[in-house]
Amino acid sequence: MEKREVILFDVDYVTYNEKPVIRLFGKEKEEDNKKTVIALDFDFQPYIYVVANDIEMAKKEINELDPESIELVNKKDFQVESQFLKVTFNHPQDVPRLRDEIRKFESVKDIREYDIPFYRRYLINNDIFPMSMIELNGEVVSSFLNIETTNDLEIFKLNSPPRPLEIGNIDFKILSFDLEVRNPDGMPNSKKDEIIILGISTNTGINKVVSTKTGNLDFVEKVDSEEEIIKSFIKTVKENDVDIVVGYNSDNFDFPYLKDRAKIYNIDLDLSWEGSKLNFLNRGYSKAAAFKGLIHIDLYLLMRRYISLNRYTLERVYFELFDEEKFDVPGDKIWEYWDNEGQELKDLLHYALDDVTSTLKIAEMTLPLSLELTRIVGQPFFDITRMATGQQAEWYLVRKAYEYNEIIPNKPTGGQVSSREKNENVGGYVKEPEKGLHENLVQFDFRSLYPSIIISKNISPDVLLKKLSNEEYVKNIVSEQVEDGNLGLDDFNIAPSYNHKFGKKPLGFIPSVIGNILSERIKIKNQIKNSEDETEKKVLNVQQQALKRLANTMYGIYGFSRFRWYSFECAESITAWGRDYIQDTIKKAEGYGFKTIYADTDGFYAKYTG
DNA sequence: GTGAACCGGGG
DNA sequence: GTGTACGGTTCAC
Repeated sequence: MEKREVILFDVDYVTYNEKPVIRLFGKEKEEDNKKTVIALDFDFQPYIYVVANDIEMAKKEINELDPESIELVNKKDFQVESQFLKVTFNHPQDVPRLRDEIRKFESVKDIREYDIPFYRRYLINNDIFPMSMIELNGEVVSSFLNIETTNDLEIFKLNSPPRPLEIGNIDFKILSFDLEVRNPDGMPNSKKDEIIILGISTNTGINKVVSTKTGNLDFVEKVDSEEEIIKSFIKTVKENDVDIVVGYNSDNFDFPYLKDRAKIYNIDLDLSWEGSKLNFLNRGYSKAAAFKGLIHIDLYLLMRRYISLNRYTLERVYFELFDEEKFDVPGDKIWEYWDNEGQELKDLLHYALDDVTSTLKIAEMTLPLSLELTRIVGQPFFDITRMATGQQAEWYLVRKAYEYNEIIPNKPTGGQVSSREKNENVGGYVKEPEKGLHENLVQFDFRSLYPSIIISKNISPDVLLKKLSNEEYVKNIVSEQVEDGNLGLDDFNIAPSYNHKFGKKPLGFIPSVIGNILSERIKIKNQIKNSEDETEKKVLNVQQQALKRLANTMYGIYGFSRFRWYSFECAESITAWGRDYIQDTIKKAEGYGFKTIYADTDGFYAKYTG
C-alpha cells in the first residue's frame, strides 16, 4: 500500500459498473516532481433518512423498491433523540427517483437529507476540506475509464477513506485571461465576429497578449490566425501547471465565446486534468464554465458579493480596490482601433494587457478570503465563489449538523418559500437624523449586536417554545435541564414585543455554532498578536475576516426564505431585542445629558447638551 | 400604489 | 447532478 499527500482541488463522481465512484482531484505540494493525482473511492454510497409512522411496515414497503440496505439509526432532530430508517441506495440517481415513491407510503411520515449532492456528502462525511491537504492510502492503478497513469498524472485507488491533514501554507498558480473581439455590428456574435486578441497574465510572471497584429510591441505574441490564438491559450495553460484560471464575466462571455470559436476549427478546450472538455453547469438561470481539477473563477460574480457598489464593471471594481483609473477603449470602438492600426492599434493592445493584469491583481487581492471560506465551509472552491453568503453559511451549518449528529432540516418547497416571503420583519430601530450641521458629536455603537443577542438569548429554532407543537421537546429536553424538573417563565428568555420564548438550556444549535465561530476568531486574533512572522500574520488575518463574515451572515439568515433553519420567530426576536437595547441605551444616555441626533440599528450619534 | 418585467457583466 | 439565482430598479396599469 502506498501513501500520497495532496491538496484537494476538486471532487466529483462517475458511474462504473452501475455504481458511483468518487474521484478526488489532488496535487502534490512539493515543487520537485510534483504529481497530479486522481484518487478513486469505490466505497461510498448515497442514502436518505425516513421518519416512519410504523417502522416495521415502512421497512417492508421500502424493501419493495430494492434498496441497498435499510438500517434503524438514532439521530437528533432539533435536539430530540429520534429514530430514523437510514435507506441506502446503489446510485445517487436512484435518490430523486425513489424518494418520491417512499414519501407516498402510508407508513412514512417524512423523508430527510434527500437533497444533499453526492460529492458534498462525501466531503462532509469524511471531514475533508477542499484547498487543504489530505492523506490518501491505496495503490496506483494503470488506468480507469480511459484515463491512464502517466509521468504527470496518477490514477490512485483508495483502500480507505481520505484523511484530513494540517493545511500549511500553499501558493496557487493563478492565470487571468480576457478576449477582445472584432464586432463592428453591435454586441459580439460568435457566429461571425472573430477573436482578435487574447490577453494572459499569471502570478508567475507571464504578461502577454496573443494576436495576429503586433503593433511593434514586445509583449505581443504574434500568431497567424484566430485558430493559433486559441491554441496558444490552451498551450499556455497546459505548460504552466496552472491551478486557477480567472476571468471577468468569463462564465457568461469569455468561455462560451471561446468554445463557440474553437468549435469552428475543431479545437477542444480540453483543459481538465483527465483531458475532458470545458463544461457548462446550470446554475439557476445562468451557466458556469467548469473543468475537472482546473478551477475556473469568475471574478465578476465574486466581486458582487465582496464589495457593495452601484455598478460592477471591471473599471469600477479596479478603481474601488486600487484607487487607479484604468485606460479604457469603449467596446463599440474596439474594431475601429483594430482596423486603424498605428497608435490606435497600440492603444488597443495596451488596453488588452491592462485588462488581464488588473484582473489578476483583483484575483490576488480577493481570492485569499474565498480560499479561507472554502476551508471553513468545506465545499469546493468553485462552488464557494458562486454561492450567496447565505448559502455558504447554510453549508457550513450542514457540516456542523453532521458533526453534532443532528438531522438536517429539508430545503423549503417552492410553496413554503413564497409563504415565508409574505412575512415582514420590522427590522432595526432608526431615528431619522436631525437636519443641520452638528458639532461635538459622540458616537455609540454595539460591537456585533445581533450575533451577541443570538448567543446571549439563545435564539434558535430548536429551543423555541411553539405552543403545543413541541410540547414533547419541552417535556423531554428543557425540563431535564431544570433542577426541580418544573418549568417556569424564568427558564426562558422572552423576546420583547412578540413574547417568543427561548429555553435558556440547552444551548441551541445555531448559538452554539456562532459561539464557536466567534471564539475561534478570538483565538486567531490572539495568534496574530503573538506572531512575529508577517506572512503568517497575513494568512491569519484573512482567516479572521472569513470567520467574521460567516458570523455576520448568521444573524440575517433566520429571515432568509430559502434557509433550511428558517425561523421567522427567531428573526423577529433578534431585531426586537436589538431595538430594545439601543432604545434603552439612548434613554440612559439622555439621562446623562446627551441628545440623540441620529440612530440606526446598532449605534447612534448624540450631542452633549449638559 | 402595486405587481410584473427587466437587468446585470462582457465586446 | 440527492441543487435551478437574486436583488434592485423601471415599466405598465
